Order: sequence, then C-alpha cells, then structure tokens
Amino acid sequence: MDKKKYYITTAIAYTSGKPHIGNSYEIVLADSIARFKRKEGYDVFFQTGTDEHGEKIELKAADAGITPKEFVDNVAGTIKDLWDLMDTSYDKFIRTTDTYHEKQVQKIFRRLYEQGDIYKGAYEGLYCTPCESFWTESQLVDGKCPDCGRDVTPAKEEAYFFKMSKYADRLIEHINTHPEFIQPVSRKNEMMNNFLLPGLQDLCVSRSSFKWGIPVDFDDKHVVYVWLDALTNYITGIGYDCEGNSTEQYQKLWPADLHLIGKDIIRFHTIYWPIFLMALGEPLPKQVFGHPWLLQGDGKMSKSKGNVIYADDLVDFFGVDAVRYFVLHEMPFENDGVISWELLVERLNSDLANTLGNLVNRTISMSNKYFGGVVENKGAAEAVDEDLKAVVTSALDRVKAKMEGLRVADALTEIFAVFKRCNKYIDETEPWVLAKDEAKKDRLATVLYNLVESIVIGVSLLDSYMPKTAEKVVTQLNATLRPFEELTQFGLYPSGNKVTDAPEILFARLDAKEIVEKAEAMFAARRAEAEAAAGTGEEAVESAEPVIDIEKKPEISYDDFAKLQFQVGKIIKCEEVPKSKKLLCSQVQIGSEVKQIVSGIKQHYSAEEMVGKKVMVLVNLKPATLAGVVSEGMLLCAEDADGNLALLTPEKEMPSGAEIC
RNA sequence: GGCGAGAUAGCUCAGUUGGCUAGAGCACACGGUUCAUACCCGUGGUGUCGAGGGUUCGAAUCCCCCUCUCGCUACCA
Repeated sequence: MDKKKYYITTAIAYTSGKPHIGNSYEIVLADSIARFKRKEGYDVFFQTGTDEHGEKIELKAADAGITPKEFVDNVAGTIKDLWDLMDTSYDKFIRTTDTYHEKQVQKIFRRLYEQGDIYKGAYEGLYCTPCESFWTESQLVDGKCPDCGRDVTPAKEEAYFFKMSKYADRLIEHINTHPEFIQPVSRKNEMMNNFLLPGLQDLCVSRSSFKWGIPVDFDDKHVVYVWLDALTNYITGIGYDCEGNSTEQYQKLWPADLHLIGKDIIRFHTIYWPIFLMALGEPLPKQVFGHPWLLQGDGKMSKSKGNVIYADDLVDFFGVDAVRYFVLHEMPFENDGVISWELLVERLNSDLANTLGNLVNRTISMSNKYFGGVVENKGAAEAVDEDLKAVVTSALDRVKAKMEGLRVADALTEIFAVFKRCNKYIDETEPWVLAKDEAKKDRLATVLYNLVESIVIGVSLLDSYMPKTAEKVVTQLNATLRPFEELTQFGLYPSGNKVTDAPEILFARLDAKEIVEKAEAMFAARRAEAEAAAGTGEEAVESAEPVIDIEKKPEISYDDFAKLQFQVGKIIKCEEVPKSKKLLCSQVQIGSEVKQIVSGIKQHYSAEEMVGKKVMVLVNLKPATLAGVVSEGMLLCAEDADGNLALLTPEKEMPSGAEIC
C-alpha cells in the first residue's frame, strides 16, 4: 500500500491517419518500461491517447465528406486497436475530444488569461501589412518590422499569446539544476542554445482561421491552438483541475516521472510545457526522453509508393512479440534506428529462433527423452554449475541498471546473454554423453533442472518486453513467472515438476528472400488497390496521391494580387553563395534587364544545372541582402512535405521577360 | 552563419576519471558436437582507433589544427 508511484506517458498520437511502424515504436517502448517498473514494485500509471484537433483534420474530414468528430472517432479507434494489438498495458487512453479534457482546457486558458500570462495579440501584437506577417513586440527591431523595416500597425487578425519570457529564467535554472530532466543530454544544449539563452519568443496559443478545436469560452471566434490543448492531456487525464479541485489521483500521480516523446517535439515538452506548468503553479515532470526514430532502410516510406509499413503488417508476418523485440532491440538510445524486412528476419532467426526458441525446445526435448518430462534437482552439482548460476542470478541487477538509464535495447541484450549462457552450459555438460552412463543419471537430472530453472528466471526478466513469449515458455515448462524479488535465488523451480511432452515451436525460422517477396507482393497489391480506387472517382484520386495541407492565409483582393509582378526569367549565370549552406546566387535575365537573385535551393539544385533554366520570378520585390549578397527578386518554387523544392518553369517555351498573369 | 555531437573490425556499435597484446553482437571461414528449429559451442582480424601536430613514462581516451558526417537553429525574397 505504500508503493511508490510511477507515472509514465507517451505523446498522444495525431489522428490525421493511421500511424506507421515508426510511430508505433513509442508505445511499445513506453509499455516495456511501464511493465518493468510494475515488476520493480512501483504503482505504475501509464497514459497514452490521441490528439484530435486542428485544421488538417478539419480538411481531411471535409474531403471525406464526414464531420471532424466522425473522422477522429474512426482514426482514434484504429490507433487504439493498434496499441492493443501490440499488447500495450496502458491504464488510460485519453482523447483530446473527451469532454472533461475540453472543459478543463477552457478553464486553464481562462485562468492563464485572467492572471495575465495569456494576452490578446491585438493589444500588443503588431502587423506588417506588406509582409503579411504578425509580430510580437519583442520581435520588432527599433519598433519596426524586422523583415522590411517598415512601420507596423495593430494586428488585423487577433490572436492570443502566451508570455513565455516571464518564466524563462526559472526554466533555465531548473534545467541547469536537473541534468536528468532532458534526455538524451545532447538535446539539452540544443534547447538552451537555440531557444532559452537567445530569449524566448511568445507563443501563439489560439487560432481563428479554423473551427475544429476547443473554443476559447470567453471569445468564441478563437479555438485553443494545439500545444496548450495537447500538452495538458498529461494532467487532465489524471484529474487536474485548475480551480483547486484536482482529484486524489492527480495529487498522487503528478508530477509525471517520465514523458516519452519523439525527438521532434522535445522543444514543446522541455520549454513550453514546463512553462505552462509554472504558470499554473504545478511541479514539472521529472524527466522527458526524446527518443530517436525508427526509419525504413529501403527508401523513404511513402503512401504513393505503397511501401509504408504498419505495425499490424509486421504482426501478420512475425507475430506481436517478434515485432516488439525488433523495435526495442533495434532502437539505439541516441541515433535513429533502421528497420527493413531483411533485418527483421535476421533478428528473428538469430536471436529469437536460434538462441531462445531452440534453447527452450532442446531443453524440453531432453527432459522428455531422458526422464519422461520430469525435472528433478538431484543435487549432483559440479563446478561448472557455479558460473551459470552466477550469471543467471545476477542478471536482474544488470537489467535494472540498463533500465534505470532507459537503455532498453541494452537491457534486452543482457537478458539474451542469459540464454546464450544456457546454451553454452549444455555444451559444457554434454547431457547426451551423461545419458549414456547410468551412473551419471543424477548428474544429468541436475543439469536439466539447472537449465529449466535458468530459463524460468530468464523469461521472467523477458516478460516486460515480450509478455506473450514469456508466458508461453513458462507454460511449456509447467512453471510460473517469478517476481523480481525471487530472481536472485536459484532453485525455486519445484523439483519433480513435469514439462510439456509436446513442445511448441516459439519462433519459426524464416527465409529472408521469401519474406521480402511476400512483402513486395503485399505492397504491389496495395498499390493496385489504390489505383483501382483511383479509377472509381475523383475523390479517390486524391487519396492515392499524397496531398499537402498548409496553413491558410487571409483572403486578398485582386488589387493586392495586381501589386505583384511576375515574369519569366532566364538564368544566365549561377554560383554558390560563400558561407551559406543553402543559398545560390543567380543572374537572371528578365527582358533586357539582368537581376541578381539569391535563393535557398542549394540542397536541391546545383549551380551548374540552374544555368539555362527559364523560371518564374517575382520581380518587384524589395531588394534585400542575404548572407551579404543583394537579392533583387524571388524565384518561385513548389515545396513538398519533406521540404523538397521544385522550380516552376513555363509549360511551353516562353521568351524571357514574358509576364505571368 | 551560430551551437552541439560524432568519425574505432565487412556491418551496427562499446570503450569509465589516459595504462598491460583495443572489445561485443551480426556476417563470414574453419573446427567440434548432435539433445535441438541445418541448431549450439569453440577458434579466426596485418582494425594506420578520420589526417596531422602536441602534452605524457604511456593516449582511441587530454590539448591544437585540418577533413568529413550528423543533429538543432538562423537565413532560405
């Protein structure tokens, strides 16, 4: 009853679509930590869920011809099913469309507003009409627009902002005095050097350009923008109330012991979230771990290529525990991991089938063959036993040490070292030789007993990571999983127990070539399906090709548009801008004039291939200096979701200087 | 451009505050074994520890410089 609590969370998954395997990794990682902590004796609360608001979802729902709520109900269901399929033992699945969450977010927003941490942009915010940009006071340069230097006017489009700078010093102090707060530590420097030390900018916390969000209850033109909505799930999910009526559960669980998140959202969890909590007067989470990504080895995953791997695909091929093992084992602590069908097969064959599966199988087979399945400790010990026992009974400490540092992959390696030691023990003792000598019968029985006992201890450790497998093994051995307290003792397996007489193969060896072929066939089928769907209607065409939704800008008048002068230009010379990673400097012939234009496209076009291209140019843009080079216009490009750029060129041959209208 | 991390066996990586012949896993080769899922056990590397210089009795480990890679960030008209 006096158990220490442990509150662990994952990031909540965005319900814009089905998560691929890289996104499913986090829940499995969190689950293995949660299970391990439970065994360590903690009273664990494990929360996950879905983030369901935002314009992207509003648009996708509109495309699909359903309401946003119907859309997210659907996707949230899919996500929950996936989490369940992966055997994740979460205690709570929160959705940001849950009523209690929405109500509490409104209350929090109101409270922060009333206490002055949130302010309406129109009061202090300023707008630069030519730049179409909204600035906060702290961003202005000499009271003017930092981009063009012109005067700014009070905001045209109002929005609410959070005063981040007010709490920055406290946060810097906290991070400096709590080195464990941001994991891995290399991320701490990035946050400090890029955001905290240069000075925090205020954060926009409301939107009025779309409706699918939690309304600001005292200003219904606005909805609460993503971070204040999403991050607060960690406290609303356990019963936080900003008016002081938080539940007992909240009192007990908060602050969280670990927020497990992807490395892409570290900034929000280590800067904005702590500051929100400071503003609410709540303690900060103890640790935020930004894990790396699991990337697909054979080319980027993309829906149009039809090669996106989902967790349920892998489960169909390999089974739940093999997938869990793979993602946990293959994911290093700091760098991105790689997933491919070949690697999966290799891990499955070498670790799961050969080392573990075969060990269990051969042990049970020998017990049956020599003793009719009865496992007895006859006490015929020999010196070689000591090292086996030492390795097995000390494994718990080694695994604990790895888990303490969140080194889950290393923890798994420690556990498999136990199984490898067992295989070696068989070789050392040569049971098949002992079996030939009637006088060695007791020794043979003892050897097999030691093996069974070692395996039971090994799989008791494995249970946190591969629960189904651990259960299967002890069932075959006619034993039960041991609590951690008993894992440092050797010899608790009841002497005289009888193991199964029909050992089941735990993991069948697979052929990499076959698997790759099957996977390719699956992808081909999926592509065909997508194409078939594409043929049936216009809507389907869109879903077959990737689309991008970007933030909408305010409507402009034709007069606004007419101010822009676009012309076709020919690039007659192009060179790299020194001291710049992204910039190319082009001489562009526009009619009889030549303009120098600097563009951030070095990563997509070489200087040589630029020359000769006919491109579209925004001509009457005010010249600016970039990296010390004057630029007198802008080359137009299209940009995809990954930031790849494509220059726009006239579809037919056009003379330099032709107007684009 | 700013800040940071890294460059160690074919591949993925370990290498604590500098110390004996630089390690692990996988892959590969050979040997052993046969209880087992053609499995398991053992053995095998002339690795310039990215290049160069320095400190030291001694450096993969500390300092300087160079090259390259990566992350975050700014710029990206």
